Amino acid sequence: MIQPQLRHEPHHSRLLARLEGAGRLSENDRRAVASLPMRLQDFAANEDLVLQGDRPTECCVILDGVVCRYKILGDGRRQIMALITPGEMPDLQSLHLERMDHSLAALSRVKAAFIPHQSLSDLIVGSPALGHALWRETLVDGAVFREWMVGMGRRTAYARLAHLFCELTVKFERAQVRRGDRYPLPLTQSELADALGLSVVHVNRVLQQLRRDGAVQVRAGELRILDWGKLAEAGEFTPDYLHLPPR
Amino acid sequence: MIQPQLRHEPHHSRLLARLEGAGRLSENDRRAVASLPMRLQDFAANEDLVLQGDRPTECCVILDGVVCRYKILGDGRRQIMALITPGEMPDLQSLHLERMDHSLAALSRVKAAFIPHQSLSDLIVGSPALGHALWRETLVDGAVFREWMVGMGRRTAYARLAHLFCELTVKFERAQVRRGDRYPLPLTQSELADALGLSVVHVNRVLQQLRRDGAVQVRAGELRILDWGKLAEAGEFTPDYLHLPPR
DNA sequence: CGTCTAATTGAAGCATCTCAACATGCGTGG
DNA sequence: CCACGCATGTTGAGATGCTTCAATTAGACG
Repeated sequence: MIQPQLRHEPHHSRLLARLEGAGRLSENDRRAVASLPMRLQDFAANEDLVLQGDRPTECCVILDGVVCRYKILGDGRRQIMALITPGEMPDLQSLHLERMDHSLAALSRVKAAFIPHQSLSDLIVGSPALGHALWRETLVDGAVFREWMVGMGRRTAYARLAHLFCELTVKFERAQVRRGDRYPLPLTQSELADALGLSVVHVNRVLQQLRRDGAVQVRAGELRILDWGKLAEAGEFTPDYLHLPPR
Repeated sequence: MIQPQLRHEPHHSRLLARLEGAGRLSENDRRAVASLPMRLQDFAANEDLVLQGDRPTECCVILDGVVCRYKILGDGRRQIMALITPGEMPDLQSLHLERMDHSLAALSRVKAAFIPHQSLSDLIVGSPALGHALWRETLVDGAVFREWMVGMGRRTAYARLAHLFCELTVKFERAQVRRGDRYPLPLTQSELADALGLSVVHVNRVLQQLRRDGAVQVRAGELRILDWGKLAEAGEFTPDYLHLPPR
């Protein structure tokens, strides 16, 4: 299994590692991914990568940083619908859905690689295994949406927050993003509120509760899990919906 | 455009009509769909089509009736995450996601056609256009999840109910399900509550408000839209997220 | 050191929930 | 055809989770 991957650009291997989670790829498949044309672009925090209404001709891979998927309501309020970690392709759907029905924004500094739709289409037609892997990525996105719906419809603020921290931890682990025993948490309380369908004030109070209960330590853009068991139980977290690779 | 479609079974043409919404199909594509093996099965109201944890080897097309997608929480409460109308394939995702992370249940009497995974995979490998159409279906599902998230996170009960009725109307129109100026509404108030993340009692009261406002008439399994404009405005409904075929 | 954003606190209000009772309609068996 | 049973719908009353508004504090940064 030792591949001479050094010839791959690091951004190609980010994507490759992700896609290999979905099933075995042939040497041809790997070569095809490694030779995908990628346009690199950096974004500052709060900058939009893609806007609602756009008709993208490329899809992006997040290489570094955290991105959110969001919609703005008529009165200006916002709902964040997903948090996206390195390795993910948040607008892969634009390959088959002409027009964006929501926007993508950087929550931290973000490094992204853009791949032309045409190249991806060619890839998919040429390799059922890669078609499967990419399609699967969009399906896992859907599974996460469903889990968030359950949270917003039926869970208390406390449980939702706990659940989100569990999910983030798992995603960061998968993306191999960690600083010692801490994870980056590039979200203000206001952004957490938008992601959970709550008000800032309430997020603040519930966060304090979680701290008091010794479950997490949240400060200055960092998240530290103190009691995973407590968190997972409070949030009724089970990772099945993330459809993780067996590893 | 007049095709000799009479040779198709009616259930095949249900699926075909749906897939043609995503883009032009060749005569070969149509033939391939029409010759898909389908196992017909009927379900009574409240019967499950697929259960969380299952590892399906077939996907179903809903031919008649309404189905819901749901999860059960630890304490027995339920969250309904989607309502599915004829022509849709609610477990198409099982083609790429081994294990069901939620269940599907019939809300009314339901007629469904089951297609083996293998046949669908062959179809996709053989025709990029059909691959596109099917993938697209799963992406639209995702778009609807996102819209529901916005509702549960940021909209009042009144708006959510209005929005749901708008969505249902559009989906029924697309599936050509209508009785005069009424639509079937095979949902109890308790099921509406589970779909909107509310309590039964509150749904009951808000429903009365919608009636008093002359927006809808809801009774005995029937929905009648009295004031579409009022409904759409109350629910901030814009159908873009449904990614309807142009026409 | 002033400025700006993010975090925190208090207090009051309201949307929604829970509990509990009662009404209505409907299918079924006698 | 009636009587019963059960699911569904409706109502009232009280509790609460969460929101809004408004003010204050704490950090980060040039």
